Amino acid sequence: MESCGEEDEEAPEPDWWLPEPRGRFGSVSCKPAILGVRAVHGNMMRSGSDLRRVIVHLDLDCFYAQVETICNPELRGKPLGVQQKNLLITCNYEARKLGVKKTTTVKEAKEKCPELLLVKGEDLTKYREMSYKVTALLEEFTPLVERLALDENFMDVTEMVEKRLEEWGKDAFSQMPVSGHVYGNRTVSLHDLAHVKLAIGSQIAAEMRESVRSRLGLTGCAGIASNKLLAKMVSGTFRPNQQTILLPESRRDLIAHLDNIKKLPGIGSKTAQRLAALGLTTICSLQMCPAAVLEKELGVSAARTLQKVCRGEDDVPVTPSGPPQSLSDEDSFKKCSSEVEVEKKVGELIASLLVRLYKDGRKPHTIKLTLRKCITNRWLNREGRQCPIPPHVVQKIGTGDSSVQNQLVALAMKLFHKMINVKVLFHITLLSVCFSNLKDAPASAKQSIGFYLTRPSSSNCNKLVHKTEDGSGELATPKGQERGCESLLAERSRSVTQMPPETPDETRGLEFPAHLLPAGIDHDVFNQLPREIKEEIISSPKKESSAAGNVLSQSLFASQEEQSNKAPDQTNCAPLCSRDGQRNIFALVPSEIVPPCGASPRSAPRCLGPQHGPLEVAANASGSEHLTCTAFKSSSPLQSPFHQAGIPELQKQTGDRSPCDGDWKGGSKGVLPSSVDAKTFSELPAEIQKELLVEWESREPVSKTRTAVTPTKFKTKKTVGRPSPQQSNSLLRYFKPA
DNA sequence: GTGGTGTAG
DNA sequence: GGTTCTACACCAC
Repeated sequence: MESCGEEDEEAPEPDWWLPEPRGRFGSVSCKPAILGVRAVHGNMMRSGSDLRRVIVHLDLDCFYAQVETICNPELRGKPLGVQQKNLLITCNYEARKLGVKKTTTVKEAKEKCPELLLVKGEDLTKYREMSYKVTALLEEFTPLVERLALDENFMDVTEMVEKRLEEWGKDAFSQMPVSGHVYGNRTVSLHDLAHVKLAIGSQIAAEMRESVRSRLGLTGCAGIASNKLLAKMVSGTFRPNQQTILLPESRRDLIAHLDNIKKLPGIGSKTAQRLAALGLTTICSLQMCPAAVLEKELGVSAARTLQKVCRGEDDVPVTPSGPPQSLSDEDSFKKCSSEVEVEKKVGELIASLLVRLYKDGRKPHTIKLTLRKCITNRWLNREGRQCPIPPHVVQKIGTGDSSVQNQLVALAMKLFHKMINVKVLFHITLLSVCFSNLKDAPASAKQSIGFYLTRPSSSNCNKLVHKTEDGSGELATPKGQERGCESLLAERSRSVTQMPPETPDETRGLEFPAHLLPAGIDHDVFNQLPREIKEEIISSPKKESSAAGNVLSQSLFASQEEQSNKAPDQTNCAPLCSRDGQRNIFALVPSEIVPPCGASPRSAPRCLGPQHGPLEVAANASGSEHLTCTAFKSSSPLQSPFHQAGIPELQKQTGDRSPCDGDWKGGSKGVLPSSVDAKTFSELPAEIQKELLVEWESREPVSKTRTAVTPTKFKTKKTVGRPSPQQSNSLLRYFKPA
């Protein structure tokens, strides 16, 4: 270990170790709540420490391996590795105990541990979905959740801490000892407000971890500190499934213990090389390096960032991540040398991305194709070309229009020809397609009936993914070999296994022979639907289509009167991922209905439509949780939001009661989004009206970071040049000066 | 807006 | 150190 400056605790620290000056947290610093606490705990003050934030970094243990084990409990307790192509990208702790290391080749890993079990992990769908469930769960604690990676989240729990401090007063700490470890085994002082806050933060972190464990079956490590940088750096001190707090005075130790500057978040191999060229290879040398030297090498901005990082300083707030700004899919291979082959691979990538776009609901306006050339057995750097997607193509994305796939492939091939002269022998080893510049569908489109008829329900979206994951009837499963846990569940309600497998060519023609269509169906309406829904309609037994997941198909089938007479069907309310008895965040949702990625399922249990009377959905056997979804409790017609919105059709169906109120969190909010024309809406079939209401409700958690619902503090941040909520997770970003 | 590069897990 | 599959930020243009 190296050190610089004084090791003696009593000695004065260099400048950069002085307590943070007041006001460094800008607009969020001087909160009345904090001042109130200060009055109560006046004798606990440390200079500047009242302004500290309490940040939790949660890092899930061997995330991919854990997800695989949840999906296949037989893997539990056995050495397990997840491979992508020939590379072992991660492995569980059982495998690590046997000497397996991640990011080794599969061959090496097998040599080291012949009993190692391997699963394929190229298709990230199930990891991505589980990752968003974790984020949604953490958002139940605080809206200030920032995703750093699939398996990492930051939470700013300062306000929660302050609330507890206020509620419990000065005795709070005596009732709430530190949960987990204290970095450096330091003593937590009752008389230090910063210590007390971190201790309460540790309790919150423990609650979060326990919630993630009990409801999703995932364990992880947490770090609790006064900023994101330190929280991240301290979180892995004790692994697995443990947590650590970093007291302010331990910051120096934490940094000094790094044996390599590459351990500093944000310094990768290239930067490390450049720094080494300056003779900077240790943390100490970096700390002592004159600003001018760093600025000359890295530029002013990067140099200043680096200087802060190497001192453990970070004043960038936790910023809710929102939906991703781009969706990409890529595949690598040994060799691809023909245009036909490229077109096929590009088609697969685009088909897969169309499924994700369809779920996402936004439309991309830019497409980028990236490839990696191989010349004389040497891989070159990636090279990419991008172009805008013409509006008429954008319009069709997500509508199920069969021509869009071809048009996008044609666009991508144009980009390909910009990089590769196909008349000359070529050899590429990677293809990637990225859709970016994602925008919400224009309001005008949303207000058309066509939009309603072509937008899938969230439940259908998820079923779509299930279908693709298990390889049957898939629109696009270029790499999916595994069955996600949700695909296992979807199997219960499966309706497409009989469908013939779809080739890229088949996506161009979505027409089904008329004899396949059930009686009474409107062919025009049917033909506007996405293929998956068509498949579902065709293959679903009519009388079983009682859950909301089939509402769209119901609306195309039977008369509304027929549906309203149906008996409640609770048989669909099965726990998800229940093979190992794990509680699941979606356990209370009927098996037909799975909320979309990013939605907070607990906050929006679904109601099953007018055919259901009052319905209580019990938790699974292990559950202490018992959410209920009491559909159609009485509510005065005058109070009904649907009356307010002027929706007679729906009122008729529901007996003048709102479709879902009472225990359903969203029930009282069942008014139309402002962008939706009430008259147009009222002309829709009742089932579609309800489906849309459920859909909008389920999309609420997403919109909160994208629309005017953004918390005031983020608006403030935006005005002072903070990254927008949609900006991302890169470590570099949060090192940027505020 | 485009293309390349660097970083992260 | 590169291997894989993403996602993002930054910078120069």
